[in-house]
Amino acid sequence: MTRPDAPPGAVRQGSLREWNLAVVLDRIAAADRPPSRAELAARTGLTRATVSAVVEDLLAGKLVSEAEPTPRTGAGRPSRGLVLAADGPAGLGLEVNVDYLAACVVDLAGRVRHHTVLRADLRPVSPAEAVARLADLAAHARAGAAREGLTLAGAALAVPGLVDDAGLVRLAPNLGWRDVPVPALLAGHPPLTAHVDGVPPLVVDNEANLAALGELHAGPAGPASFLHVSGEVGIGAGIVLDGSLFRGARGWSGEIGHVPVRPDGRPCRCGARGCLETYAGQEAILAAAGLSNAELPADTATTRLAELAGADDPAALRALADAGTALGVAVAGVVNLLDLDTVVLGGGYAPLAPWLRPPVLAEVSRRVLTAAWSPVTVRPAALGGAAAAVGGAGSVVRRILARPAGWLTRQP
Amino acid sequence: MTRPDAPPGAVRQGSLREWNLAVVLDRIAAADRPPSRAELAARTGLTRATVSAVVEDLLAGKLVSEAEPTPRTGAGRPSRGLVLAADGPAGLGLEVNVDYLAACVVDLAGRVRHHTVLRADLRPVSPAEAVARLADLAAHARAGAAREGLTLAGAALAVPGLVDDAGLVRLAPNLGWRDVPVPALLAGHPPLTAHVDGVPPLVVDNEANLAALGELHAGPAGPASFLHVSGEVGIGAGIVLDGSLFRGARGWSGEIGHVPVRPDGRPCRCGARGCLETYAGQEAILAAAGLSNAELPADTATTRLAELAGADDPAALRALADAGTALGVAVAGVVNLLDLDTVVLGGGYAPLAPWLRPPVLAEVSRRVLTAAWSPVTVRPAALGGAAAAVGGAGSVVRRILARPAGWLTRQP
DNA sequence: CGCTATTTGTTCAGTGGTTGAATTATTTGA
DNA sequence: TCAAATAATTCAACCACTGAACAAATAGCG
Repeated sequence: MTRPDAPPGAVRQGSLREWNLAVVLDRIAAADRPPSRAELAARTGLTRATVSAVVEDLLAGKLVSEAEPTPRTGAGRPSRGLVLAADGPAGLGLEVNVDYLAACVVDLAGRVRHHTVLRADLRPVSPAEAVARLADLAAHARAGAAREGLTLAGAALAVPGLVDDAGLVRLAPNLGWRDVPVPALLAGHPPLTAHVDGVPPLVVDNEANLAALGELHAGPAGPASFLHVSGEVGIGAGIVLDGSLFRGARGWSGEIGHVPVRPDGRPCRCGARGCLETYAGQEAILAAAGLSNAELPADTATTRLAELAGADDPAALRALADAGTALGVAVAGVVNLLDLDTVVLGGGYAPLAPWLRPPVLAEVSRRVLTAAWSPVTVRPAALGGAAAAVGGAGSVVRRILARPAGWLTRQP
Repeated sequence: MTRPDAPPGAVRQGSLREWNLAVVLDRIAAADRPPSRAELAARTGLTRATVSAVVEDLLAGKLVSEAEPTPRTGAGRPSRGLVLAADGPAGLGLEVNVDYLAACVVDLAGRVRHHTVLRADLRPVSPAEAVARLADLAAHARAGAAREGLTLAGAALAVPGLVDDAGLVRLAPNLGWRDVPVPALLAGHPPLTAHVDGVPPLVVDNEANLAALGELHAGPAGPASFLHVSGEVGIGAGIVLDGSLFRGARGWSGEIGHVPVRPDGRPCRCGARGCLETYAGQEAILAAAGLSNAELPADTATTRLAELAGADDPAALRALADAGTALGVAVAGVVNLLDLDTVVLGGGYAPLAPWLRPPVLAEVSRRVLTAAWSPVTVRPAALGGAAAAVGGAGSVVRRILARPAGWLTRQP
């Protein structure tokens, strides 16, 4: 969100146009039906003349296009509706997870135009090999995008672990990665594009963060504040405040898996005791339900668990209730602290939501002070598997929408 | 931070100047010695011509003034340093708490120019009576400000409870207030000023929030992210992210007192079990230390406790260690989630920090995943009692610094 | 079918605010 | 005393927005 070049805060002459490009584009994106220039003028407070000029720039840069003429609506010259371009820039989303690789392409309007998931157990595979396979998948997606007339403007890679600013994966415990320099490993493979607007062509980010972003644009429109809890082998949370992802001082926010829920409870891999992960992590739930997880890939096991619960298996129900309670305790703490109105159960939790939701809700309404005034919504994620890939791709286009001038100036 | 008038996002011609006023003023405020116009130009990226014009506006509006000529530094025409005006607008900070009332005046530069604390047990007093006494204190502060040539630009009132946007105190349990319309009660008393820039003359806010803001500008300069924990009868937290206060979706963030630390533990007033407040609230600590708190005002009791601990009284030490551990568990959860690098112990915790800090630090370093890479600082608050009043007054001037145009246009 | 009312989108002179270069102001050092 | 150096101001040029007039395209009505 900062501008790398130009002294921060400096407002030159051209900043005005830069800003208004973003404002107008944002209104086009947020509208429920293609707005005319006149409507945009009314909504933004700019004059029609200015809007026309701004729109001309956006049309020239292939960020928006004119919609098909709509059926007559009344007297007067008919308006020409404006929509986000379906053949403009697009974002590439990539994901490495424990048991799959994924790639997808999302266009400016947020539509998923290409999506590939490759199931494979990545734990025994070296980081270099995993990245190489990912590059293949990316090349495939790239070709798909080209066939649809889309230009890839950047890529985001989701990894289940801690990532630093430079894209170095500091620690991804469930993949067994430590200090893996992903961008460097990708350097040998066909590059994406040059830097756009100071952002490198590939951004590496935490899987939970990007999944939360995916939820943001799959869910109801408009800025929202919510907590997206992603239950995989570890538990990650993405925090969306007022429509934008909160990353923390160093970009390592969201480690809800190690929030203490029972300070003297079960020992955790991290060295502490009573972390949420030891009560509501996939391994813990499966073990409590009597499913030894070593034999099955994680997602198969989750499906199996949902089946058992659906058949009213007592052990499964018990395991889910306990996990839900632990999760509810942690979530209640978060909501008390951040005053969020929505909690989304994502990742591995999504298919288990029917059983997890009631205990989570119970803890939250018991423990959240403000729940009496305004209730907290707990709902399953709208996006299915590989939400992080979609969210990552979405974050690329979101960046362009937020600062179209940066993209326009890169155009030949 | 939103603009009530004008369609949101619209950028008119004058916004440029408006913005640059803020940029230049911000640089003057942030500089460590009075910067010249030329320096400002270099740092902002604007031309000297523009800076001169902007500075002229700021001088005319009494927001900045020219510093005394400094001793010669080298060849060339000597520069005239610019400083924030010492006789411009100022903020009035007010605080109602369980055992005191406070008022203070903070000038643009952040200096406390007036400060009064009135000790009194406010619990048996009706809200209307409490507000009346507060109005007296405010009038006194107002006169003090006038004597120093300051103009009050607005006021902020800190209350230990939940406050809504309109200034209605929904619930202040320790004062025994419920649905108290403070601005309406103050209406009979001499008003402050008219609305400035769409903000009402008196803003009511949570005590913990404002105390955190006080810490923000008393602490090291520059944007920071930290958690300010304020241990009074209840426990409140102010969350500062990147130099600005995080208020949550409805403005009710920071209820750390009801974060669960022992889900099946002691019953809490709020109806739940195991809330932090029941382990690290003032009543809990004093009871554990063998001080029956009913007899003493809270702050006297805290002083007494510090004395006992200083004399190595075993019960006191034990009580503080336990409270610190509970606090550490809650704080560890927060830090895991938000990735903050600093935790400030404020309010009633500040004098107890020597004993609370070690157990808090121990829990945090045990339980925070990223503590290994970058340690978390735990320190006592820099500001003493009535920090919230100072923070509130500071928030008023901060608002002016952030949007000077709003103030300038209100000038006669 | 032609006329008017109506709404959209464009054109154009006017204006506010920034730019960049030239100019003036004020000091140090040779 | 004069050149060098740095600070601040002045001024024509320019960019982007404004407001009003104008052109374009349609519906409704006689």
